[in-house]
Amino acid sequence: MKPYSLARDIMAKPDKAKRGIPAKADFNAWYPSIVEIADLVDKRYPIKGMDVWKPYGWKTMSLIDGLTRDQMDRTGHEEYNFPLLVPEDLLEKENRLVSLLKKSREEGVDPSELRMEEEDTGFKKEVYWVKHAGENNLDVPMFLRPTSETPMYTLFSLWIRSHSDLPLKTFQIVNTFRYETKQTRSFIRVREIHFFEAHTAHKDQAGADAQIEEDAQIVQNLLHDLCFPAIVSKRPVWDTFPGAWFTTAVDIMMPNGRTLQVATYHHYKDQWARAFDVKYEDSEGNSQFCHQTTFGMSERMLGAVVGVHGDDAGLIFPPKVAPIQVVLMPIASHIDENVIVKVNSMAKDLKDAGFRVKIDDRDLRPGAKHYHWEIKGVPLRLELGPRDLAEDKFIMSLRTGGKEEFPTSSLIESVKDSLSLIESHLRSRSQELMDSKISKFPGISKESGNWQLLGEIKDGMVYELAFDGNDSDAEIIEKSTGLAFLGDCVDPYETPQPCAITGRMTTRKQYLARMY
RNA sequence: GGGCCUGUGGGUUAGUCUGGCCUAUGCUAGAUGCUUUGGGAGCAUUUGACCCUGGUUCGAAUCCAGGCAGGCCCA
Repeated sequence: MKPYSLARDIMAKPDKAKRGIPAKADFNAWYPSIVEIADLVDKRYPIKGMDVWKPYGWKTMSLIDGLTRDQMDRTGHEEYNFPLLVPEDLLEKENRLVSLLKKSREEGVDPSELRMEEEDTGFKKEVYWVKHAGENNLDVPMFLRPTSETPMYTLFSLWIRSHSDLPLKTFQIVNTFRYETKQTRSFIRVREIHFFEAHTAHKDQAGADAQIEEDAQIVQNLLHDLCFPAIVSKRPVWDTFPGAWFTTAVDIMMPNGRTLQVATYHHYKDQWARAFDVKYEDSEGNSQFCHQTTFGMSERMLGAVVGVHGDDAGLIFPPKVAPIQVVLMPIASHIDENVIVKVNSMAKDLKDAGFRVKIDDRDLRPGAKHYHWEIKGVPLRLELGPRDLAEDKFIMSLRTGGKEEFPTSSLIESVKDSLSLIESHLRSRSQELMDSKISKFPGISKESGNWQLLGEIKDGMVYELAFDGNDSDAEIIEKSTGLAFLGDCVDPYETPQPCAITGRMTTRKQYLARMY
């Protein structure tokens, strides 16, 4: 009898206390739980990697998209919406381009400097096909876009005729499809991807160069709004997007020490333009190929927001993308009917001032409401009861910690200040997280013909090193650490350091990480 | 590509090995009523499940086969 009831107490209480949220220290369990408990998605749709967006998750994603649209608007991009289906023959064009580039690259490089294994390029293996319609087989099969270079550039070649059509700056926010065979995770690895892609065409390389700079700035603006730092790297050649001259990627540090690629921008030079015949007539009447760029981001940005900022009590949304920024909780409103009147008028003032606000007048204990909105990551919780009414004040709790009283006369300013305080809390926390997960590479040396690491490679850490080797040197390091190169950091060393393999002095800073 | 594991109310879980004590257990969530409201209140009543299709058997949540769905590991 006794042991039984004891066991039940032990099992029941911690669960109840946290509503079944695993500790964040157990990130691999915490993440999938919290996305469902906080009601961002429903994973029960019976196709792997295709979650249902619930209103709270979709609203957050829409707010992130809104920030992106603001940036697009600021930089003169226009929004398009291309069809989901692409005819097979366009893929052939892309494949020809990719194999051509691969061939020329291999011809220009000493084969001993190349890595042994080369992944299959292109998207052939991971596209969904539409091969029949009704009872009939289609003459030309179609696939669901995995990204939109091919459909868009087909039209670009029709739209662009003269130099006055340039630059052409386009973007769209659409769903794309990739047949992932690996384990899927909400927002991080999915088969139907909520995708942002900007595609631009320019007169010359300088125009495309400038676009890449602009993309880099846009990403920094978004990272600032979302309150986390990132590692920005020029990807190694073997990890460059097919058809790109170079690829720059933005990686976020997740709490388990794996990095999440949330954005990429590619400089295509005129390589795609040649494959898709994207040309214009310059002012001298000569036909020229355009130089193109693309810039992609996805719902992974939301995955990073969830993963980086949340804690044991639930999500923490950065104020700029929180669907609800302030929740107002009337206390003991049955005792004094003026409570709800005052709460309503405060909510109206806040709304008029542009805040996203919700009144929680459910018939629940205040404690239950606090816990509920903590799980949902609402930045500010505001309480007002009969006592406050008498003293003309209210109580505000910050999701990042702390509870304070303010006079009602300073409502707008105190909410505004508290939201920006939360932003700075989140920024410093996420910076600390990233710093704590990066460590110096222990070094590697050749002992009697075998490469030996000079120190332990810990699970869940990212390693920084100076590296100036070639593909096969990189492969040695990747094989012995089990980690992957993120590429040349855009923020190199100020003074040259010896390369981990060749010993040559270099300012090239690189990171080794386990990537999602 | 190769291998392994799992499928029980909305979630979670017992039962499966060893077929019958199952009219399927607990927690949580939901509904209704009373009550209650400054950090997860209480009581009462109550809704709700054995993935699908076959097979074995007097009898299947339990054993077998296939399907579907999900998860994990290795290349």
